[in-house]
Amino acid sequence: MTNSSSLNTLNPEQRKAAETVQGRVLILAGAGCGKTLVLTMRMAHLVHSGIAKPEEILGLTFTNKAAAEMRRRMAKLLGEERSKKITLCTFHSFCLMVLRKDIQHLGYTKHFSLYDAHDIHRLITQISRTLLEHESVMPSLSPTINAISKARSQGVFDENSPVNDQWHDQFTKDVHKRLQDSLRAYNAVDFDNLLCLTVELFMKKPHILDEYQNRFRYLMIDEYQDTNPVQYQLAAHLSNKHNNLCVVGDDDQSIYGWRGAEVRNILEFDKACVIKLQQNYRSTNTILNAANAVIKNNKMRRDKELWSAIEGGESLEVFHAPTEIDEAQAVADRIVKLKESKNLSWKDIAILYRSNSLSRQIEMALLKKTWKNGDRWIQGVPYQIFGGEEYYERREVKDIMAYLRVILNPFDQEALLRIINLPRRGIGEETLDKLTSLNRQEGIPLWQVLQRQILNNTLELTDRSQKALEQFSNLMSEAKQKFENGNLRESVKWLIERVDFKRSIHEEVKSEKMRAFKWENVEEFVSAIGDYEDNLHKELRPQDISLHDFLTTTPLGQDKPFRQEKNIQEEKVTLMTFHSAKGLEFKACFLIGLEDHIIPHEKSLKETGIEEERRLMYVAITRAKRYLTLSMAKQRKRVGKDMPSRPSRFLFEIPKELLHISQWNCPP
DNA sequence: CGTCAGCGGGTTTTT
DNA sequence: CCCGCTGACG
Repeated sequence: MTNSSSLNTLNPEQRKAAETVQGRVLILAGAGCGKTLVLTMRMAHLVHSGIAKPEEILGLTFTNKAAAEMRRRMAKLLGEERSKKITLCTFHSFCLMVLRKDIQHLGYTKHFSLYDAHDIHRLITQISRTLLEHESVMPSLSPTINAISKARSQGVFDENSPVNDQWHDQFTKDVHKRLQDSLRAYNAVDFDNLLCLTVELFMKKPHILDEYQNRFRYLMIDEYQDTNPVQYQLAAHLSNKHNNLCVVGDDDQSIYGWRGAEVRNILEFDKACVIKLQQNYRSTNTILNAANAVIKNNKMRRDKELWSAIEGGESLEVFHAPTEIDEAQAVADRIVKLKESKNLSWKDIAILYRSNSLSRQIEMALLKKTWKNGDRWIQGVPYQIFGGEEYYERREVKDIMAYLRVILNPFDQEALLRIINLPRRGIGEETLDKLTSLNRQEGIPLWQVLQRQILNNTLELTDRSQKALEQFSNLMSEAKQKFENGNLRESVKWLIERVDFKRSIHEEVKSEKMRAFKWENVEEFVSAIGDYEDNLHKELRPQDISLHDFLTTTPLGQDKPFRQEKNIQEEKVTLMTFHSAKGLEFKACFLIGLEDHIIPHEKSLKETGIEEERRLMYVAITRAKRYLTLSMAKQRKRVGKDMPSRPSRFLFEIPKELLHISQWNCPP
């Protein structure tokens, strides 16, 4: 055992948390208190002491990043070999693993498609259109989409669900019902159902649950404050036998209520033992005092107070600019000054904001900023924005994946509709309408309607349309053959050529530059799927399984065939939302746009309430290690119009003596 | 069947 | 202001 892996390096609370391994344990870990350290040490301790074998430990996280970080640290503590045997993954990939093995008990086949939020959105739009066929106007769908996504995270997965009586209106209920029916008919599973179906499987097939219960005698869950009711059920099922469940989290950092997380899960965790970690190793006391002062205004929380051995620290810098443009400029100025005077590098600095739209002005200011490096003048502060579109979500990538989805699972109607006329091959709206009406009325899968139509032209289509359908069908069977016999990389290459994918990009995108970019993405896709294939053990993975693996793991992002690592190692200033900053830390943070209606966000106030907004503010403050600057503007463009803005009410909760209020345009 | 203008709507987002 | 979708036209 090396020095750093010894329990002696932990503080008494941390040590207790790592050593208490039996029964139900709740670890309340404040921001920056060494939560991940404790979790990994606890696992290492389980193994070292011989209490558990690595393969008997299951660690569930919310993000791939967290899982990867734990994995990395586990390898250090236990060595590659043993750490690999611990199951460390996200809830979603865990469920994917379970379903991949046993989904046939639920009426799906192993070739099921995985739908992401985009697919679901499209599907809901379609369903609503059908449902409202005779209405003259379509209502806005966002309330429906929101309500449905929330309900599903509560575990409403069929009509018999216990929580099925909380729908606001009949329409939403109907849409939801059809959504579930469609998914089933398409042999498709989405992110929410991944979890729901696993619970369903465990309830219907106790012997399968038994298998997992016997295998995973020790269960640990990270960021427990973010669990939704379905995840709660999952945890309950899995830990039911041995009852060794350790959950780690911080009620003060629960900021995902709007997508179904229940703070109550952590507040009411029924436990044998509670351990609080309150010593923070990240920030100065000044910063922590500000954070403590803000969060203590929340009623719904467990009492906690962070403290740090890092004494003193500089006051929080506050300034109030006339407009959002001035604010952005002032931030750029201060960033350069701060970097100079404190000898920081760009990557030590982050600019955080409540909503993405606030990044625009900042970007412009950073681009414009000129600064001096030694005796040279340099234009522009290097920066990096997080939260853009994921690679696999880009249209062209999803289009190719849609082809693969249909090849593997022709019932995947969502994907089929996506590609049936892409690139344009003369299967237009009218033809499609006729096909889908049969599909809707008789409930016959679109794929079958298509095949029948080709055989005996029941719909009496024109020759031209009929030809187009035939050609499409031939194309798909040719492709199927190819994929069954050839290797993945070659088959995909062939497919792109054969369907003339270049043309579809040409049709969809106007600018030459954008086209080049999209085509690059396509080429990257080919190489990514090739790499993926090379890394598989072919003997163990027949062709159709590896294609399925690829299509399901890619949206879940765990095996990162192409996702560029979201690392902050580059020499750039980081720009991101408060939400995506959770879990990260920076020497210097700039929180911008601290105005009422932005934080607390007025819409959010109505939906999730002020306490969640306050927690968000708390998360933002606790990202800073040494220097924290708070800013706002007196006037800000809102939906194109200049509007007056007031400082956030949360600012007034920070004791004055911690603040240094400065002139907006004259940095210290 | 395909294109383009005009209209409505705009918090956070990982999996 | 900026985006995406709808629906009217060529």
